[in-house]
Amino acid sequence: MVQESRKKEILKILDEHESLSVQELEYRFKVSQMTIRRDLTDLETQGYLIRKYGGAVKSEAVDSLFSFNKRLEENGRQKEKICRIASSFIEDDDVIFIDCGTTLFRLSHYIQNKTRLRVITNSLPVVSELINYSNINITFIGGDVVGDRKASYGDTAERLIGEYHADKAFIGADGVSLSKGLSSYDEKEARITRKMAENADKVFLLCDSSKIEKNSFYRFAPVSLINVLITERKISGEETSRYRDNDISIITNTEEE
Amino acid sequence: MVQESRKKEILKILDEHESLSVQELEYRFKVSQMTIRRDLTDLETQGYLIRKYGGAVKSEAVDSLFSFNKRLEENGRQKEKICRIASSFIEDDDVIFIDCGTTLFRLSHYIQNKTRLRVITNSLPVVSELINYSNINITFIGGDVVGDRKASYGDTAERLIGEYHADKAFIGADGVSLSKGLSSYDEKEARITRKMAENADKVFLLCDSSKIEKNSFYRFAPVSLINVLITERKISGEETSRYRDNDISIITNTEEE
DNA sequence: TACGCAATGATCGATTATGATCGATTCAAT
DNA sequence: ATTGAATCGATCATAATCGATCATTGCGTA
Repeated sequence: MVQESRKKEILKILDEHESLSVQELEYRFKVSQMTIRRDLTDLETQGYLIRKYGGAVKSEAVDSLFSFNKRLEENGRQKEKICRIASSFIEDDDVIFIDCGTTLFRLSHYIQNKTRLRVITNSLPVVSELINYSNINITFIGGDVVGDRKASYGDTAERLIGEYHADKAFIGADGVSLSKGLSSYDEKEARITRKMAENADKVFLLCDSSKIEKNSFYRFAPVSLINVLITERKISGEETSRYRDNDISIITNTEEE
Repeated sequence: MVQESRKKEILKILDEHESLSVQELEYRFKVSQMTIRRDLTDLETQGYLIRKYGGAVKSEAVDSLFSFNKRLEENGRQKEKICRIASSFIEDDDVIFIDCGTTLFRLSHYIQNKTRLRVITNSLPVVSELINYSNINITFIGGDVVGDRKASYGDTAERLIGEYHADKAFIGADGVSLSKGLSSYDEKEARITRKMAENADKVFLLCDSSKIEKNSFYRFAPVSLINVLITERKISGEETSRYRDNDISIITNTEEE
C-alpha cells in the first residue's frame, strides 16, 4: 500500500470515529507502531489531526480543510439568504472590502455579475471564487497566511488595509450586542475586521440571528462601527428600534429600513 | 502494448482505486519499474495524477484552491528535474522568495518536508500548495491579483517585497543570455522577479535549457543579478566557463560548479 | 541495409520508508 | 506521591523505491 493512501485511510477512520489509537491502526494496517506514529506526526504537521497520548483526535481545522463545503452546510440556507440581501447593496463600480469567514465567502457567489467591481480582501477562498471573472478586480491583502483560516493576517495586513479606502465593507463577527458591541473569538481576525470597517464609508455586518445579542470573548469594536446589520430573520420590533436609535439599520429579507 | 494505451489503462485503474503502486503496475503490464515510473511522471506533468513514494494517487484527491492547468504544459519532465535540483539548495530555517510561474510552482512540491521554512511569494498556487503545512510559514505578497497568472502584481506588491529580505530567491525568466541578461515577455512579472532577486542574499534562476542564450522582449536585469543557474541538462563546456567567468554557477543534475 | 529516434530495460548510488531497540515520559491506579 | 505499564521519540539498521545514466530494442525511413 502506498504510504499516502494509508494516511488518507487514517483520516477516513478518524472522520467516522472521534479518536483513534496507535494500537488499532497498527493492527488495521499491519505495520509497526513506529510507522503509525510517524504517519500521525505528519498528519498533525499538516493540520489534519491532533496527536494525543496513545493516538490522535480530530482537529478543529479538519472541517475547513477537508471540506470547506461541509461547514458551509450548517446554517447554509440562512447564510445564503443573508448574502443575497447583502449583494443587493453592491452596485457597479463599487470598491468593497470583504472580510474572511464562511459567511463572507458565500457573498462572493452573488457578486459575480456586477460590473467593474473592485474587491479588496484577505480571504483566499474569496479570491479563488472571483479570480476568473474579468469584470472584477481583486486586490489581495498580503501578510502572514494562516492555514486553517485560509487568509492572511498580521501587522502588514492591517497596515495595507489602512492604505485603501472602500465604498463599502462587508464584515463578520462572532457576536454583536448593543451594550458590548462586536466581539470575536479570534483577536487577529477581529483586528482585520475592524480595520476594514474603519476604512470604508459604509459598513455592513453579515450575521446570522444566532449571533445577535451574544458576546464572544474578544470585544473589538462598539456597535456604532457598523451602519447596517444584515441577518436572516426578523428581530423583535423593540430590538429593531433600539438598534435604529443607534443609527443602525437592520435588514432582513427584502424589506429595507 | 503501446505506451499510449498503457497510460490510458493506468488512468482507468486509478479511476477505480484510490491509489496504485508501481509494483502492481509492473506486474500488471509486465514491464520494468523504470517504464512505469516514466509513465507516472508523464501522467503527473499532464495533471492526471500525483506521484507519491511507491506509486501515485488521484489528482482530484488534493484539495487546492488554485491549480494550474498542467495539461497544456510542455517540458514537464525537465521542470521536475530542475525543481528537484533547486530544492536541494533549500535548508531548514531558510527564508526564501518564490517567484510565480509554472516552473516555480513545481518547486513547492519539493519543499514540504523542510522544517521552519518561511516562504515569501506572490503566487497563489504556491500558497495553496503549502498552506496545509504547519512547518512552513507563508507570507503572501499582496497587490493586484491577475487572474490568468494567479499571482499579484503592481506597485504595492513591489513595495512589499522591498520590505522583506530573504536568504535565497528562486526566480524564473523567459530568456537568459550572457550578453543581454535576463528577459521576460511580461514587464510586470519581470519587475517582481527583479525585486525578489534584489532582496535576497543568493539568487537561483530556474530555467529549462530551451531558454538559455535566448532573449525575450523585455530585458529586466543583467546576468550578474543571479548567482546560480539551474537547468536540466549540460550546457557546453565553453558556455559553462563563460558563465563561471561572471561568477555564476551552472548546476545540472547533482554535480556542482 | 544503414541510420536515427523513441521507448524500454538494466544498473547503481542516493533517498526514503520502515522496523527494532531502548531510555525517557506519561498515565492511571493505588 | 509512588509505582508499573503503556507509550513516546530518538536512533540505527534494513528494505524499498527513487532518479540518472547508459545499453538495448524496435521501428520507420532514407
